Amino acid sequence: MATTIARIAHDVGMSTCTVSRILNNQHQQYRPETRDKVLEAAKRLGYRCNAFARATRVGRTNFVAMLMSTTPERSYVTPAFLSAIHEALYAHGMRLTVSMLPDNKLADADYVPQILREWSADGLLVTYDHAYPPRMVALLEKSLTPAIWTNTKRPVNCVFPDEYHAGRLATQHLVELGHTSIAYVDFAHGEAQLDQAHYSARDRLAGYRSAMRDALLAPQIVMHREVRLNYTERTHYAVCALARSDRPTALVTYGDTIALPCAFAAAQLGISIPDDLSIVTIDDEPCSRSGLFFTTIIIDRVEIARRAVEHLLLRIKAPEYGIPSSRIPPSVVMGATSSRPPAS
Amino acid sequence: MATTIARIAHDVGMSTCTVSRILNNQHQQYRPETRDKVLEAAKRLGYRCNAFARATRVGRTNFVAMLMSTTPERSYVTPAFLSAIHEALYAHGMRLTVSMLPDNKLADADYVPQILREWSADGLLVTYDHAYPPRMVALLEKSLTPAIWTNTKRPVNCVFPDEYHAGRLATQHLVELGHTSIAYVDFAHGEAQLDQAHYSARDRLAGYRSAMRDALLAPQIVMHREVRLNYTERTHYAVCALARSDRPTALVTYGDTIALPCAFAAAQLGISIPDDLSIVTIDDEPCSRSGLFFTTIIIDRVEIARRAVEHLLLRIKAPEYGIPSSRIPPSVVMGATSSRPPAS
DNA sequence: TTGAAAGCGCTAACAG
DNA sequence: CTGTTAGCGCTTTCAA
Repeated sequence: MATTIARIAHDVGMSTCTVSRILNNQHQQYRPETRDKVLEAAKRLGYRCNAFARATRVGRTNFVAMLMSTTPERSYVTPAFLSAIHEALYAHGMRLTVSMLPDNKLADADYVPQILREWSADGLLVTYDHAYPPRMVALLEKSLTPAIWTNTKRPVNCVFPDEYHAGRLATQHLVELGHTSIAYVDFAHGEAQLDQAHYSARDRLAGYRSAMRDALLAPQIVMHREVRLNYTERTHYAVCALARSDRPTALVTYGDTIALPCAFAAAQLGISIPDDLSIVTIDDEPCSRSGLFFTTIIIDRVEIARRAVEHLLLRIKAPEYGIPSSRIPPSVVMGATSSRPPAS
Repeated sequence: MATTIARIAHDVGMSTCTVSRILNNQHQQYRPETRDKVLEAAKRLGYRCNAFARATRVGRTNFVAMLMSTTPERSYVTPAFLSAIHEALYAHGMRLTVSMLPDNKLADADYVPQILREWSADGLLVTYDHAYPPRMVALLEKSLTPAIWTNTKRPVNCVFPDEYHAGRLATQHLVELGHTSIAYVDFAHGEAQLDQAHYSARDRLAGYRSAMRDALLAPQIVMHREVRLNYTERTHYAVCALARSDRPTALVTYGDTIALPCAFAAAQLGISIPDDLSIVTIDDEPCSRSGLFFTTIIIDRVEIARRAVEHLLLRIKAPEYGIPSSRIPPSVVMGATSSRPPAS
């Protein structure tokens, strides 16, 4: 049987409320001896506060639930993001719980996920990126638990990265280096399904387009029509694209999973990076897995996490108010994959 | 104010316990009309059971806490692993909470982490891989909350992959293909610090050694003495190792982060995979990021997760008993990076 | 400086 | 079939 406050009270011959107060750092009002006796007993008996009982009494759980999809593509949660969320919550004395909703069930008209059927968190951190059924938004709103969304574009109660700006930055960087033949490469999304994809697929491309327009350059888009390519295909197509004599001198890639096959293709073709070909990619951190340290436009997930928690705590305090969404700006990290275009 | 059971009871003119019973699926014993009235009112009022109040009453939280390090290297938690843990818990009506312990504080002789200062989970899933202070083990044991460790080798209450067997399997696969010059490559661990590293670094190597011995072949170890190499260095060294005329015809790599630079180096040198060089790697899933689909010895994290949860639930039921550890066997996935050695 | 008493929302004996 | 009553472990008025 776990040690309770009553046990301690009995042990030191005081009332439970005295013990409670002292254990909750209100010992200013007590005699030092009393205080010490209580503290000593608590330690000796290995007392651990029952967080759940306290929560019932106080009316707040001090838990925040992270809502994510069982499909990893729909819920982009990296260890770094998880860690940042945890840290931000911890700093406010709050705890994190994780809830994954099965995508297939979400479509059912009368399915209500566990986390919304009970009351077990003060707030919700929603990490559904895209392709979430409208029903879900409605369900969440009806649940009355304050929520903040991340990594998706919503006008209110949301924190998301400025992907458009990321696309622009990548392109501008290459323009400033003197490149005039810059292609945008995305093998992860089919061109025809762009509107069902995560908004970053559209916005990074749009940012590229706008920067090219500003520089009076012709855009070159390397994408496939229908399909998301698997990795073997990506290298294959990258080889095709780079084997041509009129190949671009620089690439903006949607992300590391595009940049890597491109770099690999370049290596196979004897094209040297960055001398013959520059690559700028957009991702969470500078990718160096292939041995190349890519010039990268950084999407700052840690900042997103911090901001989301900050907003959520505000909402928990005053659930009746919505909070205008935050757009997190990207930043540039110079790597070893971009330089001026080849002389000829 | 959230709807409570009392509110419903008042609404339908019944007692709270009737409502509670019906809501907890014990409605066999009630008149269908009563049942329907209660269910209807619950739905109408948007009733959500207060999980914390229930927990206080029942004496079980139905929460399991995952204990991890803030340093990602010390706590290998992939999204797939997280998801598998969640799923296994969910199947038993349990919820997951995440707790990260700051590594620097763990060394302090009288620091006790939040999760152990309160009582807020029925059990602990410890994902500390290696380099955890002995104090931590003691703390956990003292806390009386049943725990299961993962991905580390402990004699009891632990679930971990058979890394030795993984190293053997990788090597045997290449031996069976006819290779006689097989090197083991690990740029992620310095040879001199092997004993402080995660046990997989030692065991994969030992497995390789033992398989080579069985095949009467001479082992070739490509590792650095002191340091863990960064990715740029990895490619550099891979190039050095592969540029020699007496280079091996096959590599067993510690993981994808070694295999990728090796493949990249091979591409730069014009060495074709798998015709001139075979690579077998050991990792969670077949790596194909570079466009190559690697032959991989799979460490099944999902199975580890399942087993760990299973063991933990047993321990929660009977905390006084320890459970003998489980060793999870690896499996082979044939990819496109291994074939018979070149003819000459 | 301390304690009595009430009550958070829920469940579980026990009684009828 | 349904209700009464007690109580989980904690906090918080209010009174002394």
